[in-house]
Amino acid sequence: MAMEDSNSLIEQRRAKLAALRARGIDPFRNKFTPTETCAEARTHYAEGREVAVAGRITAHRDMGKSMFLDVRDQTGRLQVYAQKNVLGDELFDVFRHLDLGDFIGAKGTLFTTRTGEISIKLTSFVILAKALRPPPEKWHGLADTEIRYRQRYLDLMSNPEVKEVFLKRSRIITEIRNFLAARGFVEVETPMMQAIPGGAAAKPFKTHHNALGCDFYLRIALELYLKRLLVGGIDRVFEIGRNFRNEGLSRKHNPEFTMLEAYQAYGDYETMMELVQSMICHVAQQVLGTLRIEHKDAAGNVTRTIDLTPPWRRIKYKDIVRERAGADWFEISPEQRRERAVALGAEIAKEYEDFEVTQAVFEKLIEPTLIHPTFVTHAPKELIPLAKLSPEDPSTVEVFECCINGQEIAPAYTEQNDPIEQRERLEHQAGGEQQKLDEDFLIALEHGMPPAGGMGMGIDRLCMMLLGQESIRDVILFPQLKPK
RNA sequence: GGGUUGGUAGCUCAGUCGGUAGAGCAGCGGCCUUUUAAGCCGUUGGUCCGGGGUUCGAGUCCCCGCCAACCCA
Repeated sequence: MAMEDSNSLIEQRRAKLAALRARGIDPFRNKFTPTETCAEARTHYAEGREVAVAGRITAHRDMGKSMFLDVRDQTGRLQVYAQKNVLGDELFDVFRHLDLGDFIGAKGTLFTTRTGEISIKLTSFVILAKALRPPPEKWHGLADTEIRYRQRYLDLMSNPEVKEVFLKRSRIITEIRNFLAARGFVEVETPMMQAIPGGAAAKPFKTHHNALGCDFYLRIALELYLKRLLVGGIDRVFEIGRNFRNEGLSRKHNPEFTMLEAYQAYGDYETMMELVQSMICHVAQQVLGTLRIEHKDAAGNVTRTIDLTPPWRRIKYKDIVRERAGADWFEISPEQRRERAVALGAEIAKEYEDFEVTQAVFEKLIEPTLIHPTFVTHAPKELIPLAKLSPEDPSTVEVFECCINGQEIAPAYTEQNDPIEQRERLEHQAGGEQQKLDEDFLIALEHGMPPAGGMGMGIDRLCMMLLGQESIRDVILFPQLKPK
């Protein structure tokens, strides 16, 4: 923001800053070491115990010759009580002119007020950082969605429930790592800049490398590099990282989003089913302490309850389609399927192939209804070119889509490891535009990749499900917005 | 890309039929040494998102644009 962006409040604070300096006070101290956090001071309460805490001033109640301040750090709030006869006239005057948003370090002794609140009786304080701009309003918090997203720090400082979401997101990812590490998975990092973006059907972002004199694409999936590592002998491997897809933005889509992919040699899609179920239950139990997830509306009424208690429902793709679209769905003619899909309310584009008509029915009419965890297995082979055919029904592949909260959360396959088969499937990949083949990936397969199960999981959507957020922007700290 | 809603003080929001721009919080000044959305008294603060148009007169009506949220594609 430009320097000339100013108003009377900012000017007043700048004047206060100058006044502090004129009194020989440094309003931006290099260091102050608290003895503990606000929460710790509260937990380890003992009347008269000396403590030093640091944090941001979030409220003040001026009583004349004494004054209450709320100081907040990451762990919570602690009330500070200052008295004129303790600090002396001059320091008390400085204290009285502190602003909401300023950081201070406060030393004093713990006591409990008449109303029962644990507080610090101040003996001394230092200003650690002067805030030159006013914080958002204290009671309503920050409501303007645009400011909340563009200046997330304001959202975090004034809306505690928003901060809670992001602290929990961090713990979710930590628990995913703990779970996978306990099972012997190795975490790796693979290229985000790729000459040929593969592993999914999505439009990539393009960038240019000056020294190499060539274009690269930002990755759209992790898959093909992780499989190279299976070839290389890392039998249990995973990566948590950002994917980039140059497509529309919505409540469910951000151009960059976080993906977990994990591969296990000598496993298959059923191995991954157990992995996904156990992992999500582990995370929910560790972070939320429950397997029953409640989503609430703005008024606090429960709008949806998701029950993660295992075992999760398993159903074949064809069976769930038959449930919704008619038992004879796969017996009628493609033209009839098309007509019925439209009658059921699915949007069917002219150029759709037959399997895409069925997929549209699945995506529009079935997936949104899958609130409790459901493994939809054995999708038609045309949909997924990187999976192995099912021996019992070779028109389908050994895959599942794990749907929770009406969204795809985690797809998984028995991974294709036949290089000749793989080449053919990629060459005939569904979706129209022929993407360039990643020849190096196919060469890697020709060196031999062990049979393996693989899974991907949209971390943002997982967080939405677990944390009861209806928009992906509310689980991404800095969602993509158009520059102003 | 299409539709709907919104953009007014630092923040949260009112603003009637087109007729001098409002409140609460925050700020500033005063009173108050256990308050906690502290209280009481006084008070400052506006490019009404931007640009055109209609009109004697536009925050308000019309057109174009920008940004955001939601819905649809």
